[in-house]
Amino acid sequence: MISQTEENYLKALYNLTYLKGEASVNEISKRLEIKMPTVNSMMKKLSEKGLVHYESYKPLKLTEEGKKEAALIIRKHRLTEMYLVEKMGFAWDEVHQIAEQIEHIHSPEFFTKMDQLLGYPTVDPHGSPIPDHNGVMRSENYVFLDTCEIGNVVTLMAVQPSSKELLQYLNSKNLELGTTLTIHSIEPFDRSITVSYDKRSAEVLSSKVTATLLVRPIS
Amino acid sequence: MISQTEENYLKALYNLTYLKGEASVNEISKRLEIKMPTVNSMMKKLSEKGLVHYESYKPLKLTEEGKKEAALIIRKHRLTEMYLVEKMGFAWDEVHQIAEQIEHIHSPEFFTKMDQLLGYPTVDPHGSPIPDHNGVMRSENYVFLDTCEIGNVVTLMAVQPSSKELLQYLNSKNLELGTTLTIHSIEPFDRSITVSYDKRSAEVLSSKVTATLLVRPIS
DNA sequence: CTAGTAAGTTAGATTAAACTAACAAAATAT
DNA sequence: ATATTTTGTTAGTTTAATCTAACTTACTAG
Repeated sequence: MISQTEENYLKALYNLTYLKGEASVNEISKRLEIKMPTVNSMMKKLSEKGLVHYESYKPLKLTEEGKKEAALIIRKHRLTEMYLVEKMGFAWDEVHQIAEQIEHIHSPEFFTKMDQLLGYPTVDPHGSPIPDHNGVMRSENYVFLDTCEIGNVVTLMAVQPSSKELLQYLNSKNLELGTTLTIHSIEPFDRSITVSYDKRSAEVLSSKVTATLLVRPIS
Repeated sequence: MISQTEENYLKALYNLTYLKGEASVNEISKRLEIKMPTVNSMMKKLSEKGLVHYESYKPLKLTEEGKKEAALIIRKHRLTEMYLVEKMGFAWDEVHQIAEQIEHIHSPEFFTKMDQLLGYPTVDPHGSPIPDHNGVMRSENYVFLDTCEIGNVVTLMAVQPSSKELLQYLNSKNLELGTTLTIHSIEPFDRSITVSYDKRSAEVLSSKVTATLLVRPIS
């Protein structure tokens, strides 16, 4: 049995690791606003339960089982958001807090019914994909940046696979998750692309980089 | 702030005291399947919070504030049951467990929306009244037995006001909450009535008694 | 009316989830 | 390359909610 508290840690870890495959105690601590020692001991506990790979002073990772559990919680969250918007008439920005609570309800039937009434949606009201009932995220709507075309406007959603070096590179360019990019040109020779975002009007990204950036097309 | 656990105790106490105005530690212990010492200390805690009247070795009562809080939880429970049946297509017997969980959601908007979508219902799918947003139970559907007519079939729902003597009397007659009565005759002189229930075919109840018995008419 | 049973209480232990203080390791910056 | 800062860990405390064991009060049946 996974407690509500444990579920929140798994979800935080899932979201933090979605980008780079691993996360730190400190990141979880900040995200959940819980002090580091508490996070530390919870990670050991989740490791005992086989949900997290924990080794002293090393980055945290979810096990396959942990990933599945986390994805199923996120599934419940996103289905709920979708239901609140589509069936109850809430605005997209009112639903998060409610879904944070309903995601912990234990009732397969309840969520199956929601899914059914919604016609088996694959994305939530914010465009995020909804994992299926096995915890598999069908991210059909995310594409690698190197498959986009001139004029496309896209939002950076994830980096996969990632490396420390790549993330440092992205940091140095002020490119972070959620940044919206406009594609201005694509160089046929090496497939490098020129994009603008925030206050930057002409950054060039090599194909080595664009092949790792998962984006959601806006137009 | 009232915790989920405290809410469960309040609700149990509300339901137990609905009949006779007070309840015992033992009754709550049995209903919640929690040992008596735990119940005892929780009652002291709720007393500190001004929600329960607690005195050693005396029966427990809810304060006015405690009653209101409890009624608001029951409101959330019953609205949820109604919503699950009416809007999501669940059967009346599948909704209790889900509502037990959703009743603890903190979101006035969520329940207001449900209420609105349901058209401001006053009873749940099992016929129990839904308290209003101030925690007031409009028990329009419960009537005192002395206002019923010959031929009516009714279910005993509550006793108000009650006394130890009255409850002992009811016990001696095997009359308990949930018992279904058929009214056979009413004596015009003293307004005593003759009823049948279970295996008893002609019990006479005085007007002093019938004026305290709240029943729900079935026919 | 008293003996026995049922109900209520007190005291102390346990577990989960949080905290602070203090120390250790790793990363960073001069 | 070393000093400083950031991150991670350990140890021990706290609070909420549960338990068992032991004792006390109240109720009940002869």
